[in-house]
Amino acid sequence: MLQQNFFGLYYKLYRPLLNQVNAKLTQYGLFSSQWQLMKLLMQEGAMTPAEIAQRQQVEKPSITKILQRLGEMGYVESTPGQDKREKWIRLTSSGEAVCRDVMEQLASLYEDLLQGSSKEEVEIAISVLARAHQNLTS
Amino acid sequence: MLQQNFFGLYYKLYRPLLNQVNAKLTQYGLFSSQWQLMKLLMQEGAMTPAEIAQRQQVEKPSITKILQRLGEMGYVESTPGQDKREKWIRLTSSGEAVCRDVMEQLASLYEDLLQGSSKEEVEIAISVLARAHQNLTS
DNA sequence: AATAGTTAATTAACCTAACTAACTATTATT
DNA sequence: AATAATAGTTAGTTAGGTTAATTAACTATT
Repeated sequence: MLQQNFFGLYYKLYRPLLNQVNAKLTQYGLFSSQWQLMKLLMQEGAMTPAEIAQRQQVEKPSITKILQRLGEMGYVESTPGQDKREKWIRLTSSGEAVCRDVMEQLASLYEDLLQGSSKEEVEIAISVLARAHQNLTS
Repeated sequence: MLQQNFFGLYYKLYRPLLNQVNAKLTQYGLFSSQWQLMKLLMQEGAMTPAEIAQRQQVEKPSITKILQRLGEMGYVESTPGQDKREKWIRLTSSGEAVCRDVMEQLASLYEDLLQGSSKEEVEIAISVLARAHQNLTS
């Protein structure tokens, strides 16, 4: 079964990968869900907690907690929207700096992991992942 | 950056996929780590908690807890090894039945997710994942 | 045979990261 | 104006991780 091989490997990779990523993140006092959120803000700019929750596919209270910690660490800040129920969340400059550092470190990890796969193969793998995501969320 | 695209998509897929898988599993009162463990036993046969821990890349106490719950649900059983420190864990027949059901349901989910990708593309994606896992754990 | 060191499994205490339910404040709808 | 819906928070729970410490059993060396 081709599908099961694919997703079997997908899962098999997950824990060891997470362990490696967490090892890099502890230098900055970050955990991986915090990092995921920072990365989202880095890539897409300021957004509200509700949008973050929807993007990350987790419930709003989970986001509230992560934002509280990131706020205490000085990595994010918020301003009220013109709709006064909303809060707009953005990275602070210190948050952006950390983000860049982490991205650099992870880039070299990722490069190592793709050693031995050609550019073309990786591109095909990307398209398969992208299509799976598309099929899942449409 | 090719690597970041690949791993960016890898992560992006993870939560929505987990949510779908968990939705299937709740019918059987299972959570995904419990399922991962059952699948391992189904595919590889009886083994000790220490080996499970090593295969899943988590610490032994985590496995102890999961096995306790699976035991309460009647999905696994254990017998002492000839080395009396060891416990050999295996699926019960009810555990095996549940495993087969879940596998069937997930197979159809996975098939849907790979719709639109050719056999060759999926094979290449598999090889990229396998190589990443290899690079990570060697 | 005794001792020292190692390994397998468990327990306890703690943490992260998720969840649901219920709440407040604000905005939108009827 | 009343009601419904939405954004965010709070409180409480749970799964599933962690480390540190404990017990029992095995191994090797004296």
